[in-house]
This record gives sequence, C-alpha cells and structure tokens, in this order.
Amino acid sequence: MYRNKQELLPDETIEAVSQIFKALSDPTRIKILHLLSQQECSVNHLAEVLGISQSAVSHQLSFLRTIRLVKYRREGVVIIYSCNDSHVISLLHQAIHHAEHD
Amino acid sequence: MYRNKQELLPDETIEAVSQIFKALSDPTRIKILHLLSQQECSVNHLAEVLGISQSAVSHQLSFLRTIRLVKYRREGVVIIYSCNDSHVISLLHQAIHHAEHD
DNA sequence: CTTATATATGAACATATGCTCATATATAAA
DNA sequence: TTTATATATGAGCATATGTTCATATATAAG
Repeated sequence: MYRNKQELLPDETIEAVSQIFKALSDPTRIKILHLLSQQECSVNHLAEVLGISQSAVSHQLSFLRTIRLVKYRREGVVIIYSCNDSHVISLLHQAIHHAEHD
Repeated sequence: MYRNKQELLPDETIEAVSQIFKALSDPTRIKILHLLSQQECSVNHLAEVLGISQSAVSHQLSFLRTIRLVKYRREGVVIIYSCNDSHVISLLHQAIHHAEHD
C-alpha cells in the first residue's frame, strides 16, 4: 500500500535543522541578522536602529553567538558584531524574498 | 560614522518571515514536512511512520493547514495530506543539506 | 441505525521563550 | 583610582508552545 522508500532523517539532523530555523523564527533575531547581513554593527547601534532595548539585543546576540550565527570583535569599548554563517543568511534572504512576493 | 543605507524591513515582512521559520522550527513539523515532501500521506501513516501520536500529528497538521504549508483531500474515511508550498520545502531541504554537511 | 475506523479538537499542563529590571564586568579617560 | 560608557548577564515574569487525554465528528460497512 505504501512503499517504504521514505528516508527518515536522523535525530541529530532534525535537531540541527530545528535549531537553525528556531534562530530565524523570532522577529528580533530576524531584524538583527538582516541588519548584520548589510553591515557590521555595535550592540548599541543595533539597539538604536532597531528600536530594541540594549539588554534584549545583548541577550539575543548571546543566543546567536552560542550557535555561531554571529561573530564579534572588540574595538576599544565597543563590540562589533557581524554574520558568521552565509548559508543561514541565504535562507533568511530567500524567506524575505518569498514573503515579499507571496 | 555609520552610513544609514540600511534597509529596515516592514513589520509585515518580518512577521511573515517569522511565521515561515516558526513553522520549520519544531522537530515534529520538520519530520512531517520532510516525509510529505517525499510522498503524500494519511494522518495515521504519518503518525505510525514517524512514531508520533495521532493527536499530536493532527494538531500539527492543523497548524500547517492554517498557514497553507500543506493541503489535503479526503479519500473515503482517510484524509491524504501533501505539501502546498514548494518554496518552503526548498528552504527545508537546504537546511537539511546544510545540517548534514556542516 | 449501530458499529468500527479515521481524523479533529478542546482543555489542561509542563516547558520554553523573550522581555524587563537590576546589576556586574570591562575598557578608556581624567 | 575614580568616573563614564558599552556590553553582558542573572532573576523574575508573562506568554507561547507542544503534548496528552478525553471526546467529538465523519464516513463506511453491516
């Protein structure tokens, strides 16, 4: 009745995929990643431009750092963040394009 | 100091993108969509093959139906589900590929 | 009409998530 | 060393999320 040719994904893969999409599923993180995909930014610049509290931005950057979607460097007293995963940024841009043209 | 060439996305777009990725961020939904991307399935078949309760599968299908990621048809007593958004399936497949080759 | 099977759905519950507020840490300047 | 500014982080809280359990609905067969 049903052929059983279906490839089930290993749990590891499922979890990794879930993590990628979870990172992209929150409006604050989308805004952060989209802006970082255009230019490197300091934490305060992100907060000001996006209209999000410094604390909220910093918490989300911590999250994005942990899963290596962003990287950062210090410049004096300022921390400059930038994107660290071009493939995930590509997924984001595709989804934006899709959302704009649905 | 900073150029303000950055394009901020409209809230509408942010919400739409967030919804797409939210749909793809749960392991159960990933399993369902991945299987449906290979073959149409009844609800019970999904539940059995994926090892998820009928109720959980049905709840998630309801979610996926609402945002039009799946469609369905009745065949007698059985409801056959299939994918309804090839672009989102493409995002899923890319993420799977990325997760498998990281 | 009754029974059996497939699917859907509401309520309840436990956990996850994202924010704010307060405060800690770190660097630079005075 | 003191002060100012930038960033990070923990605690607490409100809301969102996903599951189970019980039950409703729908179709087909007898």
